[in-house]
Amino acid sequence: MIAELQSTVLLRKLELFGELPPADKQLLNNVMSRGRVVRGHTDIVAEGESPTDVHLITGGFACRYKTLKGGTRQIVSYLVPGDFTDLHTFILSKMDHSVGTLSECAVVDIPRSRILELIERPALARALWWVALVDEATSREWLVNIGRRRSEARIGHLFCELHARLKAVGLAVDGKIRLPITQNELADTVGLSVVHTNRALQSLRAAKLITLERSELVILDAERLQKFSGFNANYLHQGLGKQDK
Amino acid sequence: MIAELQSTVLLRKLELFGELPPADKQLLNNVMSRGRVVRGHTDIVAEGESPTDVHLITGGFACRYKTLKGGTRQIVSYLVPGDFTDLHTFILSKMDHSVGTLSECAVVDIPRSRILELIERPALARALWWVALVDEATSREWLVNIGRRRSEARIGHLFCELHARLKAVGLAVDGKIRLPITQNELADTVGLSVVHTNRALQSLRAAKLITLERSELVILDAERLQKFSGFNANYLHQGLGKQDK
DNA sequence: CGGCAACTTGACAATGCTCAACGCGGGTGG
DNA sequence: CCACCCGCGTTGAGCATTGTCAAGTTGCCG
Repeated sequence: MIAELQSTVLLRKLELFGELPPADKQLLNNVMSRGRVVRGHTDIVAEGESPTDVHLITGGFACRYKTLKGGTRQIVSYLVPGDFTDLHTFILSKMDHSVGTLSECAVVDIPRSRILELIERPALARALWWVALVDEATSREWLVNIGRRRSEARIGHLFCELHARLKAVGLAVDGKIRLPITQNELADTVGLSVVHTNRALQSLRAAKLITLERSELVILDAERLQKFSGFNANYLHQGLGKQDK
Repeated sequence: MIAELQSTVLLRKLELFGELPPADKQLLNNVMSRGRVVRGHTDIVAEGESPTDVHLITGGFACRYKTLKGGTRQIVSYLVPGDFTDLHTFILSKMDHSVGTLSECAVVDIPRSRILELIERPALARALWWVALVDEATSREWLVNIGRRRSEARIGHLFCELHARLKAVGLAVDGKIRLPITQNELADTVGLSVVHTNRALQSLRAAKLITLERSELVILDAERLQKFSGFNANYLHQGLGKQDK
């Protein structure tokens, strides 16, 4: 059910930034313990905790979220294979948000000490820094998305982003990705109600921009969807500095 | 017009995280060149550029923003005295957003090389890392704010945050801060139209929660405003690990 | 005094929310 | 094997929030 990509997916992601010396790749491999499987809709780290391990997602979908009184919640980022949940834990002792799974996930727990070993390698340190900065850039783009785009474009934009990110780690084939997410969760992501989310989705389907059934999202016309949603992949800073430099 | 706090304000901010060794403070001072003044509503760095210097705001208000086709824009963060504009420039060559002043600002330009000197000091490196993480946490909180709060609470929340941040660097006295921002800019911050922003402001005034005139914001009842807006300062991770640990 | 930018106001339209009900399908227990 | 239940998706109707347009008003500055 859950892909066993393990360290491959992380390596693949880090090398989006730049190639790593063989010794670093080796180290990366050593650091990866055996993974475990976490059921869907389960917290990996909860707000207020002070996690001791860093968690790496190697399969499935997870998210960062905050719950407000009244029970409403807002998902503030998605974690896909290759993403870390807790890199800030070195500096900020207490989590100011929760991390939970959306689908069933494969998770690797890495003790802080091992991360410190990684950071001692300059190339790895830079790569991990890059990861953190891309996360930040993504969250800025989400702000634009939620603040300034209407419902259909908002959802379309999210789909474009997820496709780009999954493609980067080899998890997308011709516009098709696994998206094991309920409409409720989607609504909490884009800041809309479930009902409205449902209608916006139908509108995207009617426009023949996407297909979404049984957790499989197909982007039927990438170029048109990107234009429609105002999507521009710059903020993901992928691509070896080519389009970036 | 613009306060001449210079390095004081940065030091003050960094020591929110933890005290610095005297040698580090000294180094911090050396790194600060003479500042310059930037007019209001002017870009400091534009999207697409690859800045060579890092810019530190020492007076006034600036912001990060993105413009979408159609001319609408979204402000994604505020920069107040003590904030850096460009720390990511070491890793991400091209800016994926612009940084511009809101009011007249005092800005200190710091060459990359000098920042590298700072980062070699462990205590400073950690403090700067903390700064980056708090920025990220803030942007997550903004996501919650824009995604899940109604207009009045949204604006109220922003006001609470700005007050907390300015107070931390000594720029707030009993609930009063300078807020040299037009309603248009405020609207672009909270993701609302100007007209609606105006009405929400009036509603906050009518509820005797705030006062805002001539760029002076007074929070009349901090506790009530915080409750009303769902504000909880945790995400700012201020306070020497005291309330944080 | 004139001009311009920021702020206000009113009226109306569009977007999005809530409530409530129903269908479908997979999983469970009888 | 069937009946039921429950989560998820879907629909309709009415209401609330927010946006747009257009026209003042205010206050500062030249």
